[in-house]
Amino acid sequence: MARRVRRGATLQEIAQEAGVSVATVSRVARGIGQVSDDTRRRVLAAIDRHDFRPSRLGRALAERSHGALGIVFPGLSGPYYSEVISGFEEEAVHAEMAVIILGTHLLRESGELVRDTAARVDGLAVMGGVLADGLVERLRDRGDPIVQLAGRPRAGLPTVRTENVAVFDRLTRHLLSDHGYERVRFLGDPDASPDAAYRWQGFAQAHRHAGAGEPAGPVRIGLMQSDGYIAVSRLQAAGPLPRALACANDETAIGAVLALLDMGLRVPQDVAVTGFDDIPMAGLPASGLTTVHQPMRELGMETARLLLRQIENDTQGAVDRVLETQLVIRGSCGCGIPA
Amino acid sequence: MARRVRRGATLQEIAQEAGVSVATVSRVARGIGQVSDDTRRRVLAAIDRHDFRPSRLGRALAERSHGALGIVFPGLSGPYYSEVISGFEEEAVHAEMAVIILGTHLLRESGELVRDTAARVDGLAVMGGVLADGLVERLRDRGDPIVQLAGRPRAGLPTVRTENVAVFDRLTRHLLSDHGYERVRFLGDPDASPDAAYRWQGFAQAHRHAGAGEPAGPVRIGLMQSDGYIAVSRLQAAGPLPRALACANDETAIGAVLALLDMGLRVPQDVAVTGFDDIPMAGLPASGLTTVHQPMRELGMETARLLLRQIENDTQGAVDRVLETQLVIRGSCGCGIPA
DNA sequence: AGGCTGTCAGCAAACGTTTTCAGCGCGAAG
DNA sequence: CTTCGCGCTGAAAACGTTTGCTGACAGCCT
Repeated sequence: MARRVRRGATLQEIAQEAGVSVATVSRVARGIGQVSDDTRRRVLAAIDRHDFRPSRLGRALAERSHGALGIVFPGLSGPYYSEVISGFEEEAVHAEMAVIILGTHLLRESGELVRDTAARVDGLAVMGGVLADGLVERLRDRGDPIVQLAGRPRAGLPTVRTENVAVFDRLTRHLLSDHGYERVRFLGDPDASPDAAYRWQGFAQAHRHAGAGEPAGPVRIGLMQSDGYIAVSRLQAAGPLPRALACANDETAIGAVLALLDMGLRVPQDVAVTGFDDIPMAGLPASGLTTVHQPMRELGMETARLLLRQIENDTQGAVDRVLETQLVIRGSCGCGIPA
Repeated sequence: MARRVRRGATLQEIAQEAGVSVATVSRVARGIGQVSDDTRRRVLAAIDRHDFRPSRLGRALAERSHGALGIVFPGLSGPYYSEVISGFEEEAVHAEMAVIILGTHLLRESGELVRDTAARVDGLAVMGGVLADGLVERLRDRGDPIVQLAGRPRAGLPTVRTENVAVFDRLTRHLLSDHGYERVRFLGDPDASPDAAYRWQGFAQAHRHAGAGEPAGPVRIGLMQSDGYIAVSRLQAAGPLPRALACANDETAIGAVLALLDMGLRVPQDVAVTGFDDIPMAGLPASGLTTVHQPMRELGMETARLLLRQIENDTQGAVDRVLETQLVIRGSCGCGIPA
């Protein structure tokens, strides 16, 4: 069992020392209610003589509130999570709430961890597709405020996400129609996350719209830079490379670019590559990564806002907030290269 | 003010329903103490009829323990933080403790945030160099268990870190002496973190030992991939490139490699590049990144263990635990290339 | 039968706050 | 001189647990 927490001064002690009641000290400490100047001075003196801070434990119990928001992610590596969390945090501290981050690391035992986290926060944001079906519903039915982030909208579950299908359709058609590439391949796993699924959906849809027939199946890989690198190596070993690679995110795209350069190939002359997210690195490579800009920070902020609102006034209708994304054409798709 | 937390069943209600006292329910719920089988069955029935879970708020107050550990980082992007945190978390859940992560984002107002976090955990791990001087001391003097992670050891502050100076010395001498490179440049900011400072120190020390005179000053950049890319672009614009680049971490090294490839240069034939950390991506590029392996996960785990021990039995002598690192020679330094 | 031991369960005190309610003193209004 | 209202303060009841102590009761040994 854990050792007792820091034993600082208590309301009692300060009260005794200042010759007032605990109620008065509480009022002074929080700067609310009516207290005469004279008393306030005495109490204040006692307070900072002991460097007194009200115990969060006591306060939390009395207020029946943890003063914290939770956010559940599959992991936390990479610019995407980092940005989303940062936005979420910003809104949280703005509301004087702490943030508890839970990276499930895709573990099997994550159920218990999530339950545990839910028990220490006033509301929970959950990334779509990371939790076993039913778990989220069970928490919501228990009365816990919950918001889904970047997930497939479900009945009675407020959701915040970004537009994926249409923009990936446009991106793919740019490759197919504008550039006339014939063999375009999708790098990413539609089963790994709702976002990836939507992107794959847009990819397939574009093929049909462009009259390009059924696309080749997705190359199922993770979302790290190394996954992109490895995918390209394998693809090359297996036969002639596609003319273009539409990657599920920027990191894998950059990994792919690196692999291609390593093979002595040129991007986009030999193989075109596109990404998704528009991370800081995307603008840098000589070719400039063609990608989709999505408001990651805003995504986090809006999620936090929705959650806070839900905590505040219980009732919350079904919400499905879809943030806009934007196609960013740079050079890696082939634009700017004399045909 | 936050809405009241989920209103689940309470010990009282369960007790009443099962016809026993709250003490008995508490005992059954936690599986401790002596309870007859008959009573236990009745209580258990009532418990899961209501899906009862003891309130963390009440429990925390009674036990005077938050059941949580805190960890303070400058940010949380990148494989390094991700791995360290993951190790830290593993030890924490093993001890049935939750983890609260605070990314200061290098903000000015972080002082208040840290104080706030310290007030909701039983112990705090702080990354070296991210907090204003004095703040850590103030917290420790207040009685909060604290462990420093990857920092410059200080009196009375248990510290866990990895070996940097000697290994960076060896790495640099490999470049200087074994390969005979004359102009080697350090990419990283010694003032940004203790680790970077130690690496720079090893870099400078190697120059003296190798009789190579004073090294050129560090190219002060951040730790992201894009920083490495940009640094190389600038360096090239400013004049002839160095023969080798010793980067403060793998991400900047890979950014540098990408920039060099983009310019049509070859690694290591034209410019050699080395990194630090040995992230998954390091082994992939054709040249194979020469780097230093450091046990990031173990670093996090050991930090958590030390913190837990400090929470358990108050007294804790000065500890300065230094984990071993290992030079990893791959191709990007020039090895394996016929001279 | 009387004492002893051991099992089981409840009472009540803590834990450190917030917040409601009532009371007190005092000046102003009637 | 009452009465009212107002500003200030304190007592005490929550909030939901854990845990030390006490007592009832049963079985067993002398």
